[in-house]
Amino acid sequence: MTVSHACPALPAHDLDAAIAAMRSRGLRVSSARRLVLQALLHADGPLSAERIAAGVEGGLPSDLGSTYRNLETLEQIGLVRHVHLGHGPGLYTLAARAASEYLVCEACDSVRAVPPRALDSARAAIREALGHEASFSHFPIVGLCAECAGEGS
Amino acid sequence: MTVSHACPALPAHDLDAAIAAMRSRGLRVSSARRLVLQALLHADGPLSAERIAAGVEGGLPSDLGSTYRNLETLEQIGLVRHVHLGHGPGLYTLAARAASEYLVCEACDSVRAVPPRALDSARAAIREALGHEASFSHFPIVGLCAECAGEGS
DNA sequence: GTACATGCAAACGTTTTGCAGCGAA
DNA sequence: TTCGCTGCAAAACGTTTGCATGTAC
Repeated sequence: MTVSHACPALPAHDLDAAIAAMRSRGLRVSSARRLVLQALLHADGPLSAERIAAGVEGGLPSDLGSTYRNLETLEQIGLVRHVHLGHGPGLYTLAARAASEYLVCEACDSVRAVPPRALDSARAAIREALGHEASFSHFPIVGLCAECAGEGS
Repeated sequence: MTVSHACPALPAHDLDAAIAAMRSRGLRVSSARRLVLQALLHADGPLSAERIAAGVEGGLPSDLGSTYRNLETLEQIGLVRHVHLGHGPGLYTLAARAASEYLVCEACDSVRAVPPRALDSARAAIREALGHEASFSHFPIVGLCAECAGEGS
């Protein structure tokens, strides 16, 4: 398996920055690609390819196959990432999104997005114990959320 | 999503114990189920349903659909668990397996199985920082293995 | 004998791919 | 004008399901 961030990240916080990043890599700026970026910019959480292909309100839908191809392309240049929060479809976000690591509760199915810094102490513990440099950006941390863990004890 | 260990675990270290556990739950002991258990007992790592259905050497193969049904049944009674180490098929192990949490390297694709205790300090760090009680048994911890992390710095 | 489990086959949801034509540069 | 990208369609992949038959109890 290969996980996001193949290239040095090209984070982009708005459409213009993202388009500039694409051009700098020699990629064409098509309307389908603009649609992908706009859907991700407007989203308040990770989106499936199907939702992205359906388009943001008012925008025309685009082909699902092309959407997958574009998401992969944008992931390769570091603009986009995808996560697997469960057994459903992969979910895509802009790589520049601040809260980009996820906690999933196996009791109540809640999903909590946290900024990477929140997990720095866990990363340090794993590094010390096993030498492994952990990133929680592709799979979530599954377990019991604060509420459900509290009830259990 | 629902993660393994739905019932209090019924760990089993050998075929007889597993069969006893099945009977105690009112499940029938068919040859297809024996095959699943034997494949998992002989395996030195997690196996895909396809590999399990193919049978251990010498054993007859069994139906893939039934194998999935049996794996689910055995997972429900706590005898089996499954993990997703990457984008491929789910991989199954006996729940009683000692090293049952996984570290995956995104650089060299290596997989390292560790005993749950090895991640206790990480669990503690996550509990303190976020109140979340983490279990790393369904998804691996992705990142850079000790070797690849060393090279990078 | 009676559930329950099996094998087979079809369908499912997600993702990938081949290809002819379109459109950004 | 060119080559990269698109839409469409088909297929691949892992997994689930329906149903008639077989078998553990």
